[in-house]
Amino acid sequence: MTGPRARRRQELDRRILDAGRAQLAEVGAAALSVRAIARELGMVSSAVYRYVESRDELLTRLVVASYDDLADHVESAVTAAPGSAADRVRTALRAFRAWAVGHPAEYALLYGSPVPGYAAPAERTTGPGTRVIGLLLRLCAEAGASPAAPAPPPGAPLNAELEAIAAEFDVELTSAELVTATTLWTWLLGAVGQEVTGGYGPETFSDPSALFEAQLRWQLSVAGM
Amino acid sequence: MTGPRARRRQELDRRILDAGRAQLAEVGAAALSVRAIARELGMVSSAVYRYVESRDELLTRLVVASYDDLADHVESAVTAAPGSAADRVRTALRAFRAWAVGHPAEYALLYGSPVPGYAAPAERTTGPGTRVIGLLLRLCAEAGASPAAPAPPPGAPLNAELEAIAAEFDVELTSAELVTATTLWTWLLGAVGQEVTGGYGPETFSDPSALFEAQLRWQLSVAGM
DNA sequence: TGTACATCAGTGAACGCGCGTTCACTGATGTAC
DNA sequence: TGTACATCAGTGAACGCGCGTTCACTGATGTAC
Repeated sequence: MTGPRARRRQELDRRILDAGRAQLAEVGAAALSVRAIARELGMVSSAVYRYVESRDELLTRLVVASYDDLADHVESAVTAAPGSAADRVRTALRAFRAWAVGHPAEYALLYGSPVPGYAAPAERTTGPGTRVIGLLLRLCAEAGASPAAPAPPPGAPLNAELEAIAAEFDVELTSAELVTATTLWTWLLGAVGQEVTGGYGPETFSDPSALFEAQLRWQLSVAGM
Repeated sequence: MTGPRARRRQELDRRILDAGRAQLAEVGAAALSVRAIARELGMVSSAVYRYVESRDELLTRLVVASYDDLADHVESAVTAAPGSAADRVRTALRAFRAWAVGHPAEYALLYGSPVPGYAAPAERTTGPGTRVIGLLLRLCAEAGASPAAPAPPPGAPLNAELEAIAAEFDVELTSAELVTATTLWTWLLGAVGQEVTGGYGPETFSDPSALFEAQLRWQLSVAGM
């Protein structure tokens, strides 16, 4: 089953993804090119088509692999960390940031501006793409943060939609608590995005992680964690 | 001085920027092309070079114009709104979101992933680029939010850097208050970014502004506004 | 007011480049008897 | 164990495309006397 041929195939699948990641870092997702990857691998461009159907397919594989890599990283950090549920929330958020800082190009692919002309196929990306937010919601539910946000006005569609999210991820959180939790997520994406895309300018903060930590403490404390 | 020739020049400068904005919306900043703009204006591509030095120069003009447009929008909303300083913070944040939702492509140019191969010249973009955050900091200082975030550990470089920001924008805010204010800004960029780039998926929220409002109430209430 | 000249806007051809993708092909590697 | 055949990986040429930018040019529009 896994003869030398199959092994070599896997090996090349891997090397193509790696070269894709390198491309991503160098020129960004919009300029990702099959030919450049072939060049990096020392093959002729048409040879890559033995392994990848099209440029879009390659992008999709990179998206899925990156979501999984990120989620694996966060999950294993949480698993390895002792402490209360609130501590594990902290660990998860820090791990998320650390991965993003270490993989800025992949982070931009996942959470940055969409790649023009490319739409990720939902049936392949939503699964891996919701692993981290799912984990975060579960941890928030465990932490049982009490001083939650003011609830949305009763009867507003938002309430039902937030409850649908709770049901989808199978967590017990009121819609008010979900406002808190999604705010935490939103803040996280903002903080990490700013840092990764260099939004602060090169000289404002000597150690961006210190600002992240200060804001993190603040956000967690108001969320009762 | 402003003969018909000069007027026609201005007119075309404007039409080129408009066509650039349309391009931005259609294909994104990375694929912005002088030739496509020429096509849209019904001229030959080389003619555009009478008005624009290069593609990068065009991008810079779009960046500057967008920052100014956004800042004008937010400033005039704040000016037009009566109420307390806290009310005006609320107004500013809402106006920011409204502009972004109305100009998603320009928002992505300003706050999305950087355009590969292009670096905005700081001497032209930092001025317009800091107008909104400057306004926000001034409003926060006026609001004088008391229950501020826990201050960063004394002696940490972060304190000095936050104080440098306060000095730069000429506002009286302690470093603890600046943690609150920058968190608000970070949250704002996260919320707006998620909404504008479609991060929530198409079906999760029927009215994204309702989620924004709920999170906004929460963030402002914990900041004491 | 009329004419000569300078300035300017827009043209069209050309340069060299990189891209995605297809296709017929050649050797090498595996498989079946 | 040896041979015949099928499968497969990688080649090289070609397709049509769009891009940024330069350059010599032609008319039209303004300006100075």
